[in-house]
Amino acid sequence: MKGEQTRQTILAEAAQVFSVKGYAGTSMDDLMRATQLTKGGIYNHFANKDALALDAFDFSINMIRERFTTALNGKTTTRERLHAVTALFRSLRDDPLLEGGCPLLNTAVEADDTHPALRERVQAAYEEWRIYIMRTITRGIRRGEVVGDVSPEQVATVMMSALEGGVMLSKLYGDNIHIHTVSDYLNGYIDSFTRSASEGTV
Amino acid sequence: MKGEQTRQTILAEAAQVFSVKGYAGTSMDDLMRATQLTKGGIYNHFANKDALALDAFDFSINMIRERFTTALNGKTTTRERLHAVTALFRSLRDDPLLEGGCPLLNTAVEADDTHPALRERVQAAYEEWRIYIMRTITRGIRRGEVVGDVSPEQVATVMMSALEGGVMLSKLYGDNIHIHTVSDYLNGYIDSFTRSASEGTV
Amino acid sequence: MKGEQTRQTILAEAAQVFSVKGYAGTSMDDLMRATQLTKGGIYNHFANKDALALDAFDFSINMIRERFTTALNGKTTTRERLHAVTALFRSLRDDPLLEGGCPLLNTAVEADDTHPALRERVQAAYEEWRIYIMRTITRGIRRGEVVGDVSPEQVATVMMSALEGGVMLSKLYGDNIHIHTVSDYLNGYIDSFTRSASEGTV
Amino acid sequence: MKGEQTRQTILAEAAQVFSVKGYAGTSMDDLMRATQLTKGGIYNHFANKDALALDAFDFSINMIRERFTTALNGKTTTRERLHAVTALFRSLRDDPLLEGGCPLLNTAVEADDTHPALRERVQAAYEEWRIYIMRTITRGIRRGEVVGDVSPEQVATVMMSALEGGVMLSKLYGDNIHIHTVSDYLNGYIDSFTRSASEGTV
DNA sequence: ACTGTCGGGACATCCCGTTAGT
DNA sequence: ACTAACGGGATGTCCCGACAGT
Repeated sequence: MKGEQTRQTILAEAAQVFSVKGYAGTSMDDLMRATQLTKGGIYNHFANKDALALDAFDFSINMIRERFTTALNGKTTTRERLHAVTALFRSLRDDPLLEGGCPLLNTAVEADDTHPALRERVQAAYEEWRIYIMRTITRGIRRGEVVGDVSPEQVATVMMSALEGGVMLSKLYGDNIHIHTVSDYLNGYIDSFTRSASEGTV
Repeated sequence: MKGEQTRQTILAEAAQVFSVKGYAGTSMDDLMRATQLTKGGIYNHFANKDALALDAFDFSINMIRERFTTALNGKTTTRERLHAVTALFRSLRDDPLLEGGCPLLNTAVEADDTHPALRERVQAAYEEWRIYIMRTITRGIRRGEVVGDVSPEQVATVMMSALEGGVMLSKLYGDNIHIHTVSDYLNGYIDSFTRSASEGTV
Repeated sequence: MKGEQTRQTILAEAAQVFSVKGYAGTSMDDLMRATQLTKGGIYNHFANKDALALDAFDFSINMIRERFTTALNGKTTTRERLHAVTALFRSLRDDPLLEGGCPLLNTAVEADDTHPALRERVQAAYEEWRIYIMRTITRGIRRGEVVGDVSPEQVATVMMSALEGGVMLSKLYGDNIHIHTVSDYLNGYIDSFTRSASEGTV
Repeated sequence: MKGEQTRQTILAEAAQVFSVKGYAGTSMDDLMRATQLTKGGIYNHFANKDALALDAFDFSINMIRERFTTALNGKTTTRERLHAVTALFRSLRDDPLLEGGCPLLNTAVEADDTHPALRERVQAAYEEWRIYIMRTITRGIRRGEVVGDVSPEQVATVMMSALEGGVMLSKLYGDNIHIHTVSDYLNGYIDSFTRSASEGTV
């Protein structure tokens, strides 16, 4: 059982280092330093650097997913749930899980041309968010919480694009105002096509 | 004179390679292959990989700036100019200058934590776009082309965030639909607070 | 434990190579050949060529110091001890520990302008010899074994200068006659101000 | 004629750089910087780095020889001439021609095992000094200026050894006291077997 | 399960010398 | 006579992974 604990420690530390230095920019030496282990200790749990990178990516995504799940607790209306998405990205900068920024964005940018396996995982992770947003809206339409002619695909794409872009700008400038601005704007956008809880259903 | 030509070739090729593989992921060997030169030939023009990276970044930005300047030709109204911005990002994916995607986004993500000099240049480049958008709106307000209560800062941040995010998604999925969706959405957003050319001024 | 053994082998071989080719003239490839190790094997024990150079210098000095300590065994009078010094330098050419000559002289000449850390160590090593000679004479004066007006500083400087110069000439000419001539001359010089053992004390 | 002037400039600068950094430690780039020429400019006058090294060594020796010849002007007695030798080495540190120390010593130490052509030239240069000292003494004996049983070989070896050793110590410690001490001592030694000018001949 | 040790290849950079051009 | 540009090899260092030992 000692092994599984070590494995988790390695993943947690590696996720941090990868998020800051990128996959190509991180050496096994960096990971040795971060984990306080020697190379053998790491290679005992992961076949090679690449396998570790994949698992560390999953570890990062799970961290974010957990926070989101917690935040979603008790949120039932369409508006609340979509607001939870913008709040998630906002919180990811106000109280970061990973020092290096959003692992989705980072990995997407680095791996899209160079690392097919990683790229696949990033796509899957994005798909998960997109589907969540689209389903929420479809469900909102069904429940009459969405007004007007709204395309789930469009909302999902616009929200994810703006949020990731906002995260990037805030990271780059070292100023959270950008993600706040984007988040506020999107909340207004969301409100424009959803009923508030108090309005009730038709 | 021969030298300057070689230098430009190196920059053009290096810009492509860097855009695809990233700075850390690109080796001098990659650059030798791309430029058809040997180490001596490259190092004769650039002190080291880092200096080359900085100049190649500038080269990339200049390419984009040129396309934008051309696209802007004859555009006078606020709406036209802002549409030109969304059209620029759309065209950057429909007809890419760099195989690896937007150099601003790529470099921002890779360099923010690891390469201060590069980070500074990315910030300056983003600032240039942000200021252009903000000035366009301020000028639009002055000229009565902008209706309602619009914050130049907010518009700039929302546009840039959404566009960069859309570029990233389209790159990741290998499908330009995302940047098109974002671009279309933003055009609607722009139209919501600008007068069309036919409406004339108040 | 295996590691320490390897480390000592590297030092012993490196000391030889450095003594022959100098620090700047020795490549890591030379050291690989001499140690029968690969780069990884060497760099596991030394951070870089410089650190290895410093440790190899210490290794060389220790070899000489050991021989001197052995030669000094049982030597009690001032004259005997000073003769042991000249005999040491003589033996260093008749039966060399290092193929490339005296590491003190070699390193002093190469490192004085170019390698502060190494220069410091050479100074410290020379200081050790100088102090030994000066203390021997001071003690000899106290014990009445030294006659006439003798300056410990002067004797030390003259002996060390002449001996190192003699070593250099013998090395250059490939003929030990020079260090022998110097050694013989210095022995006469030493005898001129010290009592022989048989003369007893005053 | 422009060429010859350039050639001399190169030699003068190269002599300085070599004296400080050694032959192995000096790169063509160092020499380009020192001479303010490009590689072609240097290679126009010297076939390769090695040929330049040889000529630069000769240049250095000639500088010293010139100073010695000047100093010798008017010196006729044995004692005066031998004192001129010690004074030469003393002046070489008090008012150095080469920043890096005595080129004879430096080159002897670096080149003895690694550069046969250079070693040969150093030997020849040393031989010149040794022969001068020996001839001076032989002549002194013939002229009755030398008293007692003196071996020209021994005096030459002792003087050269002590002087070179003294130069090295002073260079290493950055303190001219050592060469002064050696020089003073040797002057006393010289006086012990030569008549002063005022004593006249027998 | 983890450390210590090492092989061998890759990397950025430096280096010497050559050639075209002026 | 000298510069600019370049080839190609060497250099010090880093890096991934393997394996013996415990």
